Amino acid sequence: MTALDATREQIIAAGRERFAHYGYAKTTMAELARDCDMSPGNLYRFFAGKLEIAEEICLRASLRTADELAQILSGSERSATERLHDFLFMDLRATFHALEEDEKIVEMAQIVTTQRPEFHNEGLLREREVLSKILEMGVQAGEFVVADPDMTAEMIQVATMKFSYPQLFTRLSLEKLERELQGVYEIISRGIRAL
Amino acid sequence: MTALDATREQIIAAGRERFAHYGYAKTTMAELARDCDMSPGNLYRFFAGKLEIAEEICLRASLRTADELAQILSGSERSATERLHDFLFMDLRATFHALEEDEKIVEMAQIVTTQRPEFHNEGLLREREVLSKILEMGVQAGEFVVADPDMTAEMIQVATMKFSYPQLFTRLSLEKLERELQGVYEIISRGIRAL
DNA sequence: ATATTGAACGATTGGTTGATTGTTCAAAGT
DNA sequence: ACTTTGAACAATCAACCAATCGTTCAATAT
Repeated sequence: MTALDATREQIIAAGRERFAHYGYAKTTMAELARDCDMSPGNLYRFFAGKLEIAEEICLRASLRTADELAQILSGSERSATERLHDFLFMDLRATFHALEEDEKIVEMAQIVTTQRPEFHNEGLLREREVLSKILEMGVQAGEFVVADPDMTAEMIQVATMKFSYPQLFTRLSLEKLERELQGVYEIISRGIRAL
Repeated sequence: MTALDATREQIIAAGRERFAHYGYAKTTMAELARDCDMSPGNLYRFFAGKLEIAEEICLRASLRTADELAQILSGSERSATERLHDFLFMDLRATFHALEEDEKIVEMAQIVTTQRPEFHNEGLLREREVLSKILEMGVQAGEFVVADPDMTAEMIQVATMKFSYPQLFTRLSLEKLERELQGVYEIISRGIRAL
């Protein structure tokens, strides 16, 4: 079993490298197989297909950023308002830098989300759970007035949608985006603040 | 001069019909010329090209919705908060219905905005001027606390971006969209309300 | 038995050719 | 002179074919 997992890891590593370097479309299963010293057919013992390899890579990236965002919850010295600010800006910077360092990653993400629409929703849900908890913290601390934290978290995601879709902010600099996010954050922040 | 304008109107009318019916790509300049009882070459005395015809059609539609939105400003019995609500929902319904009744219109709009990116920005600017005035009304009436209405209007447009790009809400029903917009509106509304 | 291969198959892509279309402009019409 | 035309030109599109690629599976190796 653990040997099987190790091979999966090897395939994922090869996929990450090639997808990032040459793009999803340009890398062939034969190349991935050669990287792993096996035949193309054998890859299918470890993954259902090419898309599933990309999906696994994207899933791990999504889990990693969700983990990073979840760290915002730890500690007790910072206010929920600060945490909300951190959450929104960390999210923007994460997607922006992913876009900047490897444009090929965006291609892969785009293919996965078009072929498996539920994938992106699951990622949003993972982030929303953190956001919900931030809101709940704020309610408990008397900072926020939010009747339904889960729903409000969803609304905040809708309102900050521009900063989550790389397709929407190509051409815009990080500075401009951060200025816009700051403006939106201030409205949201006041909008849920306890009086 | 007025004869020239009349011919322009005729071409625009023909363009509207064909673009809506068969789509921008599928209608040829030769067809538009035939509709107007002239030769293809003669169209170029009235418009610089095919794209400019579509641009003029889109511009007029944009001006019309801006006018409709501007009507929200008239009268004096309604609060600025209500006007803001109307503004956001009128905008959503306008774009949603345009999408629903003629999917070909979206194709045309998409081509115009990709070929002339500044076009869409100008449309946003026109709407933002109305939004700014609503905010100013609210400030004067003591309903809103907004330091820079123009900037806040821009931020509100960013926060409600999801409801302006048809590409983003295909698959979503008007009911679902209105529920989301209501949630975002409530946050924004509280976010700019005077205490 | 289980793991792996690599040839075979259908789907997709890349590239090329011919036709169509947007645009121009010299000639004809008014 | 000012309009209008329609043939000519270049750019784009559609249809086709060959090649490539993702995937499967009977055969082979371990």
